[in-house]
Amino acid sequence: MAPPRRPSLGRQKIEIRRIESDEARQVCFSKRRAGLFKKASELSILCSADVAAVVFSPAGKAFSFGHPSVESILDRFLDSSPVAGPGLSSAGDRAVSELNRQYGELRAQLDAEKARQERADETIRKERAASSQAMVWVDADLSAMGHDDLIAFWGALIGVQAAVAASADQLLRDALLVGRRGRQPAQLTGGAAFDVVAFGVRMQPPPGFAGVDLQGFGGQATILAPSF
Amino acid sequence: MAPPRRPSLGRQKIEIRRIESDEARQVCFSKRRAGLFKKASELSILCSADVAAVVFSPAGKAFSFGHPSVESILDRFLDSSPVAGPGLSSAGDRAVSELNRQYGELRAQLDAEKARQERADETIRKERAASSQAMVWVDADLSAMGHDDLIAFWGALIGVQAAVAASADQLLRDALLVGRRGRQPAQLTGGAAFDVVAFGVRMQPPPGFAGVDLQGFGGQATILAPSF
DNA sequence: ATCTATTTATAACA
DNA sequence: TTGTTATAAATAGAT
Repeated sequence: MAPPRRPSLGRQKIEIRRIESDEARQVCFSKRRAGLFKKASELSILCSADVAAVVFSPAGKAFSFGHPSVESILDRFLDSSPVAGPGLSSAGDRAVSELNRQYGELRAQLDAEKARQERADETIRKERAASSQAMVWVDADLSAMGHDDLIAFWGALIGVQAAVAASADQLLRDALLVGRRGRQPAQLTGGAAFDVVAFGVRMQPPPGFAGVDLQGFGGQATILAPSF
Repeated sequence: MAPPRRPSLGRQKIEIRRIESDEARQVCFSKRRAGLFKKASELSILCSADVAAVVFSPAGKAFSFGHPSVESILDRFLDSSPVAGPGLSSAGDRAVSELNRQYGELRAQLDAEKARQERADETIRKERAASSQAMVWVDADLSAMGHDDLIAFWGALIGVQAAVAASADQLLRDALLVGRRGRQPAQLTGGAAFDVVAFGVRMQPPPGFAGVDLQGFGGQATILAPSF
């Protein structure tokens, strides 16, 4: 058995000093520049402050962020600065200002989008966890159980219900309610045309169901089932 | 025993939007301003980049950071974008061009984000459908079944797995793999208090099912578990 | 560009 | 405002 080595060492602590590697420095520059602008943006929004940040890459390329606009902030700052010369008339470019506005707007959208994505991923993660858990139970060797144990197993399945319901957000409860009213849950994906009513009868393992049979597993484990 | 209440809730997630409380906003401004300048400083040192940041508090007070100096950076930036009159723009094009480039980059990101969202939603849709299907089976009244019927039910459960695997596309295999790595399925928020009396067995809502451990149950059942 | 494991930055409190 | 604590975020290193 190979030692389960970590996929990554994760973030390592670094000293704040010039990064010698050209490539590493470039990567770091890109990441941190983005981070800096994001922080600047958050500060301006959270505190209704006017913020501007200007960065020149080692190669001399200029990057900037500004709210409401880089120019307005810089002019304002320079005008109030001792070294300030005769007013630099930067009150001109509306286009740039407008572009900046759109930029901020876009960034806001992107953030919102990412938040949404985050929620979606979280949902998927939870639901998968629930499914995974359910599979453990489904993997039980019922044929070896006595009737009582089977009933107990049923209890575990109720747990599946709870787990899935929790992560699937209300989904299960709805399904159950429908079921108790004697009706089939609303059309749920197909493919699986199972005759639920057939539980009292012999039931073939779903024939043409896409792969993945449980046969692959061996070994045994004991679980504690609910006592009624 | 008094519940060992936490000394603090710790950092909480916040939305990036104007902080209404004057005091809270002021505190946040001070802290984040410091954080921003620190980030700016690190960026300049780590990447040998020239960086300047200017911040005006909502009260109008100016703060700034600059390496090598705020003025040098700002002048350099402004010189490269000498705002021109209507229709004239030559040197300033560079700055505008850069902003445009960033804009396009951002828009591309947004598009990618949306596409990803699309896929995530689709995944959720499928997985939920599979879960619903599974619930139909779980909703069977096992207590009324004889042993043989219960065994038959097992066959149906196999189908559940197949169904989930089929509609969730690779989901199951992934989940099982995760399981084999020895990790517990993520915590499943329980809470759902189901009335399962209808199933013929007076059954308490799954005790501590939320927690992955099955300890809350009495009785035993043997299940086949994946051999790790 | 992506993915983890960590290091940092901070929101809520005191 | 400054310090503490528990979390949310940023990001170094590796892929």
